[in-house]
Amino acid sequence: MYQPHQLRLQNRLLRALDPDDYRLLAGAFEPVQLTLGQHLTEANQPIGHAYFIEEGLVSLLADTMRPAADRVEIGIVGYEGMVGVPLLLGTDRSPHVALVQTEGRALAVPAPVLDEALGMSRTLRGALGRYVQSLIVQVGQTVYANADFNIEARLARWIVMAQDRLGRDELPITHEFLSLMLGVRRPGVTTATHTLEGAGMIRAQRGRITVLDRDKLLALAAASYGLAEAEYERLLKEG
Amino acid sequence: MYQPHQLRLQNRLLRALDPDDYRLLAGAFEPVQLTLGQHLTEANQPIGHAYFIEEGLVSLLADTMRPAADRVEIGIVGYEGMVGVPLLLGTDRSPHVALVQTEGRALAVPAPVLDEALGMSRTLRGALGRYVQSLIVQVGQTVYANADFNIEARLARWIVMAQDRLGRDELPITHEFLSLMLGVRRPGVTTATHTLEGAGMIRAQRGRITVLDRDKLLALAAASYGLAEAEYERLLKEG
DNA sequence: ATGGTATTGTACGGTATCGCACGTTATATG
DNA sequence: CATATAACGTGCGATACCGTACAATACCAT
Repeated sequence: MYQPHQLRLQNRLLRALDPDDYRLLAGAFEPVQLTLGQHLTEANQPIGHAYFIEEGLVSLLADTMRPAADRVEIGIVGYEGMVGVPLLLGTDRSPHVALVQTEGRALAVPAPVLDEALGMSRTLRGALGRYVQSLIVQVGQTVYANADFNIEARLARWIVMAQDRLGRDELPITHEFLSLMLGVRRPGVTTATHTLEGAGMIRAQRGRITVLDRDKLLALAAASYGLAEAEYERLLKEG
Repeated sequence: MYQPHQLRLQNRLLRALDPDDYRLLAGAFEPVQLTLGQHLTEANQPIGHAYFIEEGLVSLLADTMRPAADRVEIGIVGYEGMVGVPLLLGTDRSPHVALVQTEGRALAVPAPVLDEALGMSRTLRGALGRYVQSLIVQVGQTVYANADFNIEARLARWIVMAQDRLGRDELPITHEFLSLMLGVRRPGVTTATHTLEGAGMIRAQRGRITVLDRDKLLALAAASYGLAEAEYERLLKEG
């Protein structure tokens, strides 16, 4: 059995749990590696585990029941969150896909264990429910970003969000993937990347983007960034 | 006290509740009128009541902490749903605004009553949680629609969604408002409206759009419509 | 070292949508 | 009935982004 001390974990949700609530889950932790391209959940298939991310980056994609290529990213999850939100909401599946963007680690909790724990603890429901709330805000901000901001601003937003959720400055990501994330052409990402690099915001290498000047990125992303993140921090403290 | 029989209500969530769960809420119902332009909830202000919509249409807007005009619609709610989702998720506020688009009626439930009822009933948590899930999918589809579909398709999507949630063919809505909903210029709505009218899909009058041929609208909206609605129906039956 | 493959760079015509400005028409108000 | 006002219609140059195509480069595997 793997039952690490709560405060040795990276996952911010687990760290913030009431110790009693933590114990309800910790006994069932299954540490798993997250490998690039892995699907943690499939569209409309039973979700067997919730995944509390310890390290790495996971994209939530709308499946859209269409040719593969026009899936769009609706949210991202890192060590601040979890995958498997439908399990918190009384169902075992959703039409979304959870795709590992950057390899890492997670603690998996079997759905029945989570379910029982939720039934026993109001505070656990609150803590994880508030995470759902922050995720809704994040998806809402993505709607806003796609409606009112150009590619460069959205790229800046994505980079900063990924930096937050990955906890480091080096983001392993290709233009191809970014074009999917942002819902734009791949060459559009290339030129936008050049602009950001020319402005000293990032350094771009093959398959990697490194944040050089976060403040400048924030200025470019402007109001497309920040609201969801502020809401997350507020909600985490509310517990 | 106003405590109507469950099956005399319009609201689909309330109708689908387990009768025991219904009773937990029904004693506290406060019938309210929804008037055009009214804010049911304000950004970052305490949410005093949940509103189960009986009639009318409510838009959820991302507040975006910016000049008034660039708020964007992230979701809509009619008699199939409720306003006040954060109350289900362990918090009393959110950075979104709930704006009445079409006048109607709702049953308001004080937050403390809802909270207590949720604490007492796992099935109630499940039923309302599944609505949250359907709302997440709806917002996700809005991301997808804005990313991959032109104004005409998005207009068709919005019209059909509004028709669903209002339960009638006549939609009282101005181009000005639609431009806000779709995140586009107001004249862009005007010309798109003409296209749809020319194709016999709708009839447009001042401040009113009437659905004439829903099937054609569905064909135009294509994959931007349907996923969230299918998910809603699936989840409602799961209870 | 070499060839193959994934990734990135560049180009170019086409178009959806924008921003802005100003008519025009319908409905409400006195 | 007259007038105001809200809503809708139209025009036009600008531009961000698209679709497509292809070239160049970095990395990987044999």
